[in-house]
This record gives sequence, structure tokens and C-alpha cells, in this order.
Amino acid sequence: MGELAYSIKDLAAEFGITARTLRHYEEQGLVAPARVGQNRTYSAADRVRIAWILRGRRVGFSLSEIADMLRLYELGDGRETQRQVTLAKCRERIAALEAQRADIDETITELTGFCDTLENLVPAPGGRWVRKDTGEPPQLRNPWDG
Amino acid sequence: MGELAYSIKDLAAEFGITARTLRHYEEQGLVAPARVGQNRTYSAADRVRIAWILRGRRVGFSLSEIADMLRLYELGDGRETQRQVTLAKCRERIAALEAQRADIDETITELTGFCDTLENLVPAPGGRWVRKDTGEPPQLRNPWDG
DNA sequence: ACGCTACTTTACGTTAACGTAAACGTCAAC
DNA sequence: GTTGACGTTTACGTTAACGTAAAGTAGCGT
Repeated sequence: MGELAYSIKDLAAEFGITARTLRHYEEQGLVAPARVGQNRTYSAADRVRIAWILRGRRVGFSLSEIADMLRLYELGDGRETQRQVTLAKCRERIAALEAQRADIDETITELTGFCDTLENLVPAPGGRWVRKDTGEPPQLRNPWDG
Repeated sequence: MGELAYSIKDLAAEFGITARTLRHYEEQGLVAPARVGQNRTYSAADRVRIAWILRGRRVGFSLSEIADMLRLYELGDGRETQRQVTLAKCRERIAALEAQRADIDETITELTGFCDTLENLVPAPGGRWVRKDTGEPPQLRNPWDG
């Protein structure tokens, strides 16, 4: 069968990270690649798992938070309470992510508004700026000015 | 006029941060509160600016990135090239934010799917889990298993 | 056998974003 | 007039997420 595996350098290159980073993730218990001799060999599953970790990092989670999320997928000993705890944590994570998305949307809205203002601005004599259409001064409305 | 001002402790309490954090933001040039004697006194504008900074932090930006974004709102000496540079940087920021939102959406989708599976699971004899409706084993499809 | 390359472990260094402690100023209250 | 509550500066400590250097191993080509 096509048991495709990756060296540490392969994956590092593919994801644009260093081998040190992958070893660090292993130290923190985020991945556990197999070994051939003393060398690490990453499976396809490891590869996807690493992509998951990196996306978590881009989203802003810490490594230990990511470890927690990964552990959610381990169902445990089959007790009902275990399932409920996992479910609750999972929902917490989703709520946090949605709050963060709201923050992002706000920031995008403000920056976009500022971009629109900028696009409509031309330099005027005396080191000033005026609006292209009306010739009026900018009225910039920085988010913190009112 | 009601020139409402805030002490450092007021703002810290309101935003759920420490006074040290506010002083740190000042050291990094992110805010510049007025002084009454040797004491800091934050204006309403300072307050909004700090809210902006904290939202940036929640989104995952570093303090220096936030400083850059804040500087975007200073139009500079009125040269056209300056405006274009600012506009470009502003658009870069927006693009980065949109990419990040895409990552968040992906993560939410996966976690939600996992939640749905969990909700439909009940414990079965032998420390196993089965689906409530069909009685089938979970087929969990962890993101990294396929 | 020799060197090259990729890999390993061990361990100390670095940066960001504050925490925390020390030592001091100031003003109102008792 | 001294005790607090609140503020200040200075400066060293801490944690996370790696960077980086040192020293050794293992296979492969010539």
C-alpha cells in the first residue's frame, strides 16, 4: 500500500516552518511521529494534524490551547460525563471563535471605511488634504476621535 | 464643558487589565495620556484608543503591529506618495484579516461538526460509543484521520 | 576510508508582553 | 502628623515559542 511518509525537512519546507518548530510541537505533545531508527517519519495523518495546529496558531491560539482542542477528539473511557465535558469545552471554543470573528469584522469595517476616505483624498496647497469630489477637508473620524 | 477624564485605575478596571499594562502601552508609544502633576489622566479619546488596541490584541496582532495600524491614521506631511503607501498598508491589513477570518470559519465548521457528532453519541457496553439513532459506531472522522 | 548530507539530542539564547517588587511622591482623612 | 489610598519610576523576573549553536550518529556516493 502507498504508505506515504514525510521527513521532518519535507514537512518543514511544505509548511514554511523549521524543523525546530516541528520538534517543539512534539515536545509539547502536539504530534507523535513514528521513528525509523532514530529518525522521525511523519504519516499523512501527522501531516494533516500539523496543518490543523498551524491554522490554530494563525487564529491566535497558544500551543496548550491547541493541545486541549486536539484532546477533545479523544473520546476517553466511554463515560457519559466525559462526553458532556468535551461537548461543553467544544462549545466554549466555538463561542470564543465567534467572538473573535466579530472583532475581526469590526476591524475590517473600520479599516475599509478609512481606505475609502483615503482613496477620495488629494493633496492640497499648504501640506493639507482635501476630498477629491467636494474639495472639503477630510473630517477623518479616527475611531478614537469621537 | 464636561471634559471627562479617567485615572489609570479607572480604565484598568473598566477594561479588565492592569495599570502596568496601560503604562506598558504608553512605553510602546500606543497611547500618550495627559498629565496632571505627575499623574496620568486619560481623555475620552484615549479611552476609545485603548479599546481599539485591546481589540487588536484579541484579534491576535502584536503591539508593534497595532502601533503601525494606529500610525496609518496620521496622514503625514501631505505628500501623495505617503497617501499611497498608507493605502497599500491598509489594504494589506484588511487582506490579512480576511484570511484570518477564513481560518476561523474553517475551525468553527470543524468543531461544530464534531459537536453534532458528539450530541448524537451514547455510551455502549465495553467502554464504546455508538450513535443514538442508528446504534452504529461513531466513525469520528477526526480532521487528521483522512 | 572519506566526506557529505540529513538527522539526532542537549542546552543555552532571544523576544514580546507584561508581572512583580522596591522605593518614593502626594493628597485627604483622622 | 501620620496613616492610607493612589500614583509614580526603575528595574529585574517570567512565560511562550521558538532560534541557534554544539556535538554526535547514520547512510550514501566515490
